[in-house]
Amino acid sequence: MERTQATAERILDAAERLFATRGFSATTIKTIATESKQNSALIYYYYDSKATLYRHVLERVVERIAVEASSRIRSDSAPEDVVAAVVESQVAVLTANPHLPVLLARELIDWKAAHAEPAIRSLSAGLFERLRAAIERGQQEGTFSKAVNPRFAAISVVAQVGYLVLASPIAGILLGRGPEGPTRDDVRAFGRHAAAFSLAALRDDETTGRQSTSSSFEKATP
Amino acid sequence: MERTQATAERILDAAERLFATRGFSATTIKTIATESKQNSALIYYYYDSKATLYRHVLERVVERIAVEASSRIRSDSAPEDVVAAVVESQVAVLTANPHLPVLLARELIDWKAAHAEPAIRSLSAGLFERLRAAIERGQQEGTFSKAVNPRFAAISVVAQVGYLVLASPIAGILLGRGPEGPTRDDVRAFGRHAAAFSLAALRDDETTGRQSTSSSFEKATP
DNA sequence: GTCTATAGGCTGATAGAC
DNA sequence: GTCTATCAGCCTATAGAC
Repeated sequence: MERTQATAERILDAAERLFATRGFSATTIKTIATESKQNSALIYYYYDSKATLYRHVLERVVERIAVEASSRIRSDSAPEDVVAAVVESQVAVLTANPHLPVLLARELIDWKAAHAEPAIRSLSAGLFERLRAAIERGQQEGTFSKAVNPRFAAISVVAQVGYLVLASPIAGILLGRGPEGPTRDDVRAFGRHAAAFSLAALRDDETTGRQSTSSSFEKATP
Repeated sequence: MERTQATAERILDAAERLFATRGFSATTIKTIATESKQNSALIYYYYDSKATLYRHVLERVVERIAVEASSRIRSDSAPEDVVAAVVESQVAVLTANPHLPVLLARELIDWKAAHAEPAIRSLSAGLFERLRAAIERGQQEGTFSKAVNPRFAAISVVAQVGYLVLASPIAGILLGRGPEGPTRDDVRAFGRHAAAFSLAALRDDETTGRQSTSSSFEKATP
């Protein structure tokens, strides 16, 4: 039982690595067998089909995220701290497992998150709604500007680190690292920036009206 | 000649659509033939191989972006207007062709932008550098806060709309639209938000020091 | 639980008639 | 330029020995 558990997981590990780097269609059962040092027919003993195996890989990944992420945010903290904690947890989760963002990105693109949708919905209900609620609370308390749409603002907050890892070849080039993408330290440094950037955008300046500042842009799009 | 040009482009159109929706490996030559209403052997008359066809698809897409995007930004405008114009052009280009972002995302993930890298570098040198330069100019002129890293800030600016379309199933769920992603109007509305959000973050507040505001976050990560 | 062997189908690509 | 016919190879999945 110990042995077979280990075999099943060795298959899962190899499959995760390969699905992430090559994608579902380009990954073959034989390659997974070779990489995991198991017989290719054995994969069908543990998993019904290639699609089933993929689903198991994805479930394990999503579970990993959910556990990691939701434990980090305390909703009763000050709104500013919630925003910072969300960004910080993004950085922590995404740097902890390098091919996690790629796997998720592929799932989004290949299947429109069909396999992960319930998980994403629950993550959304948990993490994202807490972030949105914190922003709304900040607006009521007067620390955050009321000019921003809380839902949009929450997306802007998570988008920054999200984009850096999703579009990592682009981000790498923009940062002068080349198409291999940003280093882990880059991601961490950018995470600190993103938290500060978001808070600066959210903060209420009593001096100037928020709307009038982007006047020329709004003129351009009537 | 007119006729053959049209045939070649009909193939290219179908290939673009299919590579975007299914990915490179999952798209077969026969499917492209069926969708473009051409004989499958004819594809090899116009293109050496499946890989060559893909390269042509990508080249056409990237060229479309480059032309569209670079014409919109005037570097001599006020820094605030450059930031707004960059976001606006992102929205315009990405909404004009719906499967363009998916195709680019796949290229990023599948090949680490290997086919498009020169094009991305030139876009980077053009668009992104102009954005970064504008932010630096704003800092010198005193309208933008000097506390932010201009390169990071430029990424934060383009990341918002970029994430919305790259992770559109997630964004759709977060906006309550479901995994089909945000509507075109959502993207436009979010674009206006993203410009305002970015400018609010960049703007210099003489009243408060930018660094001290995210104090609790910096305490958490020494 | 692990292996060998192989079925059955689909794929990218080519040869050659018209 | 467009078509039919076809090949050689690889793919997922299964049957069945051990």
